[in-house]
Amino acid sequence: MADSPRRTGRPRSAAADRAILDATRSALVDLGWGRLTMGDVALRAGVAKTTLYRRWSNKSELVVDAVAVLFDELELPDRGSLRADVEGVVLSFAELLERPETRTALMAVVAEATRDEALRARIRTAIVERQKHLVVEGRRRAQARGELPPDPPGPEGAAEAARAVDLVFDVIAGAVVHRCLVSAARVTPRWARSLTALLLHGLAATSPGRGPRPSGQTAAPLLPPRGAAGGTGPDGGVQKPAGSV
Amino acid sequence: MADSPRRTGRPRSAAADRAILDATRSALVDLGWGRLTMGDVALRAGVAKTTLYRRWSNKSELVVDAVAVLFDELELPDRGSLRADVEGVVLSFAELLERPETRTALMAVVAEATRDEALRARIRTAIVERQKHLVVEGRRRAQARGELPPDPPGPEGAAEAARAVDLVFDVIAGAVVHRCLVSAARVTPRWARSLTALLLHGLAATSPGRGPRPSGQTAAPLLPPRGAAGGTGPDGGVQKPAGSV
DNA sequence: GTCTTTCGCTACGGCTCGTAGCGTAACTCA
DNA sequence: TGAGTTACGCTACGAGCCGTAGCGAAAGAC
Repeated sequence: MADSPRRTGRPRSAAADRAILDATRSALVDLGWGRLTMGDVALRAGVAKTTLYRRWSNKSELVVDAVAVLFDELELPDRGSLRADVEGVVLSFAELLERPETRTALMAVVAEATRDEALRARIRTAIVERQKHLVVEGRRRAQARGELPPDPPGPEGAAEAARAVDLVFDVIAGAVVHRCLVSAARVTPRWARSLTALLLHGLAATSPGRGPRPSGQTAAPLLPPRGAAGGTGPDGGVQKPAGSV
Repeated sequence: MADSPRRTGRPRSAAADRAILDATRSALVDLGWGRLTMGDVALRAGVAKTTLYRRWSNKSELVVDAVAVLFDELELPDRGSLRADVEGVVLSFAELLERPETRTALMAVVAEATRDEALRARIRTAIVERQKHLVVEGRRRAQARGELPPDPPGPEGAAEAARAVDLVFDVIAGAVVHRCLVSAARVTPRWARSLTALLLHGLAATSPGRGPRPSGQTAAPLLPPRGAAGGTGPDGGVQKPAGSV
């Protein structure tokens, strides 16, 4: 883990590292998390069990490292529009989650992490933060194209932009993960289109039937007055102040 | 599980059932999924280990049953507007996920289910489908208020509506779950407001700083073109018609 | 060549799983 | 009331995995 420069003695076998990580992914596919044993991984990797424990102190950490690299294949080529970029990344993320080792491992590790702060931190840095650049990049491009408003100036503007990135990341990744792993349904191109439409245009776009449009009132002004947190919503509705919850 | 009416012999103790499920939730909080053992649950419940195995054949099924009821407390009181309804359900779902037994159990069970079709089905019926009525209800109300367009007529319209419900459910639940359990961040009222704004108005609303609005183009009219489903939208934006859902 | 570290191998105590067998408790039906 | 049936608590067991220790050998650094 720590790349402490070992000066003397027999160096650790890089081949063993690779073999172990490969074996871990393979065992994950065949056995799932619950039935995956360290002994079996060692056997598959052609390595002694003790060698595993010399590198990773437990199953969780081994699996995090084995899986994290899988997410690195996610990319965000410029597809020309925000819409296309979102749709593309949704589809490639879903494709990644279709693969047995990814879905099994991701959920298992996240589950284990609910009780393990160190593991949670490892996931955050090894996977979440590492992939967040996709949102940053897509957002930057959209702003350059004029599809999204520029960030407000000043430090508070930057903080707000960071929050927006976090939000969008959670929404997109969360929707795909939930669809794949909880609802246990496939991410089809049609679904990706729907999700993208929802993200771009809001809920009103999700049932876009050619049905007649009521009147203008649903098309509330796009931007809620942010300043007034507890103010009366601009929705034209009867609701209590949104901040009351 | 099956309520096969047992006619004769000593009946199963309902008190034991309750004690076991309570003990399961309690053990989940203290130990997490990985360290939870059947023996420990039996001990906490004041019950013999064999009694557990007479009712549930393995840990996963026990935990699903122990946790499913927790989600039933989710409700959707009419808060007067779509905005308030969404925000309310996001916050109460998040509150539910803050509780250790819920978060631990949900993820663990979902993780286990990635390798177990039967368990996946159990989760779908015991949790997902059971809670989807929240979306159906909120949507129906919003349509009645004129905040969302009505469903298109005919069977195809119904299918489209069902897809919309599934999508919204995955997006909302997914975002909250991802935020809580993967990103390991708290769901604050502010975050709930931002998510709601995104859902209602689309991405352009996520960085709504009071900064100057460029021109009209980002604040595209909320509602996609009336009549023409596939027509070129008057959105003034760059995107293709939203009606392709 | 010597020193240091890793390697594969074997063995071990400790823990959990899931099952079996026993005698007893609780309830139904005649 | 008594016989039959089922659930109960308890104990014990084989099997499997975990994580560690100790060994001699291999592989580089100096």
